[in-house]
Amino acid sequence: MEKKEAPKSSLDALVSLCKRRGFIFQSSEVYGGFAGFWDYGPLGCELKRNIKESWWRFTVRDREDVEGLDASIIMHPAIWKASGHLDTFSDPMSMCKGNCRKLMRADQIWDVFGDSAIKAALEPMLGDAGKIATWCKGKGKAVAPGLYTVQHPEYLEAIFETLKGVTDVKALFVLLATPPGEPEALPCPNCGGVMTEPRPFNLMFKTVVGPVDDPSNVAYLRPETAQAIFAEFPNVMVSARQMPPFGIGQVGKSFRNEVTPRNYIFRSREFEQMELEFFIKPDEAVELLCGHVAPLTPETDLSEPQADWGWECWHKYWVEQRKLWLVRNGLPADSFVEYWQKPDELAHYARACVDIEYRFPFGTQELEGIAARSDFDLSRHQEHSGKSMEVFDEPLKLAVKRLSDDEKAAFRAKTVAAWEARGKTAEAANIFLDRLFEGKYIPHVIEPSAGVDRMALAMLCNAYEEQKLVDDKGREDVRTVLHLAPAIAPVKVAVFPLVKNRPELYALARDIFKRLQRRYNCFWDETGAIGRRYRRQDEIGTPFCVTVDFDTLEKDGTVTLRDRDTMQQERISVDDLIRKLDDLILG
RNA sequence: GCGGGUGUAGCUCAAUGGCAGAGCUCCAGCCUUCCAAGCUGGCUACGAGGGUUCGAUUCCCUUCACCCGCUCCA
Repeated sequence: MEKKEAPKSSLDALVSLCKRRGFIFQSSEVYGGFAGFWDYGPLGCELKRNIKESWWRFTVRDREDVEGLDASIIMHPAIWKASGHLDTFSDPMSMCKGNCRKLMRADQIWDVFGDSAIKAALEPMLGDAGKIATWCKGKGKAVAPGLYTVQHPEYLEAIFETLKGVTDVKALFVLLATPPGEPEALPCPNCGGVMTEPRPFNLMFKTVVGPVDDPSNVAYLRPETAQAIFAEFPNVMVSARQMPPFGIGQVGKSFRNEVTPRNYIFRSREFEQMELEFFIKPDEAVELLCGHVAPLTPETDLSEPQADWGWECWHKYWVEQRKLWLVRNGLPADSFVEYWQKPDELAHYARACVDIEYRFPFGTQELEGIAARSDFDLSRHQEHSGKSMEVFDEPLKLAVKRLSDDEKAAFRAKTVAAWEARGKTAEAANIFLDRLFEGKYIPHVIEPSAGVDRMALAMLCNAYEEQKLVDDKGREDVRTVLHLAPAIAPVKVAVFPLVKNRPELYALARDIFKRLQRRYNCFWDETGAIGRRYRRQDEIGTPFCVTVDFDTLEKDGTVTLRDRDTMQQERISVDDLIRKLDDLILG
């Protein structure tokens, strides 16, 4: 049997298979489709469900330090104010229609212009039409490639006289940027191109809560599941009797009004996330409790969480856990890359962020991210809601009590210095320390956040193979196989009667099917030749096919179990089959 | 949002200003003792709207969707 050396799927072949076999359909197809939305068919919804269940078991249920949550999709709009999602995108925005496509707040265009290379170039030339014309035909091509007079220097003649009289750099810029006959427009300060009319721009979907369609009733569909976890942090911690380090996991839909949904289900407007917010003690608390914070080195044993771990160990731990999950679910370690964001790429609140990127056919793209977000989110919610997000840690208070005044002063001095080195104020550090010495702190958070849909896509891409086979008679044939991990495969086992026109054989196969069906998602197929039935299952990734034949009926009751990947068969009793499947599916 | 391309059956693709065709799939039947066998029969399509025309799947316009490139991705 040839092994999978064949080039990875072109996405087209996979898209076609997914539609033909009922994995994924375009939303609202009978009405011409609806960009950015997808429907999962009979097999697709099983696949997605399996991915989510595997994540949930691994992240929540198999652990004692993670709790689950299923929060509402529409929440108090103040949540998005606190998180910063609302401010960033609620202002009118203009986009450059020229080369650079920059998107910026309409009221800030002139501010940006004030610092721009274009302004610096134009200002000294004010009133000198000849110089300006020369610039447009020369250096301007590099500085302002989108400027109308740079692209159409012949127009300079028509405005040559006007140019002489312009004494204001903004007016000059507008004149050079405006095509003849067009109304004067604000040009792009970055490239000189024409900007779109300012439009309200919000990547959150808006809706109205209550029957009255009034701006005061506006609410938003959540653009991420994380904020609900932060908002419910105190409730979950208290009701579940947890203390940091512990996490809250959630799987659910999120919505983003993406500018360009593309690459099949990779970026859609409605999508599903699997997010864990893992709350940890600040490093300072760990140090007070343990006397030190474990350093993260290549030798650090990350298999079991330890009390002396600081955020670095915890962050790395979750990176490793996530990779372990990916590999267990069928994505080989060499199919994805781990990208550690550089310090200048990090959001201001993040201390570290790792993207796990999968090699999709359309490029290497983010599959999930594991961010160390400090106490940013909980602090913001404490600030905006007025409700405490602090944890009271009695052992910490006792540990502080045991310190002498000198030791406390030394700890304070060391901490203040460390905070100042990170660009924070001594005042902030002292406020934090005052609370910490009382045993109180806002937890920090490690956030592994994965997209269900892109996970499904990665697993499908990885699983897809077109195998060239040659049969006994030398005939060539192509076998399409999805090598999905058994735990992820939509159908676990298919049951066939070898022939359907022998009533006893048929009835026995039905019995076996019914028995298996109580445990797994099974498939019954009695039509067509047996080989065709195997191939149908190969194409949807069913790991096992069970055929009931005359030996089952007349000899020992064993069935044949056929393996999807090797196409090999073995005879096995139904009880052994169940044991084997339990083992493969439950891990 | 811009530029280029594409929309015909479940899938992959033809042809055509005048009855829209194939292969595969699917369904029914016959046959069938393990890898897409064979035979017979069957279902199913011109993305949507408007215009030109005696007549439009074909030409034109608009729109929707998809693909490629730019852009965006808090």
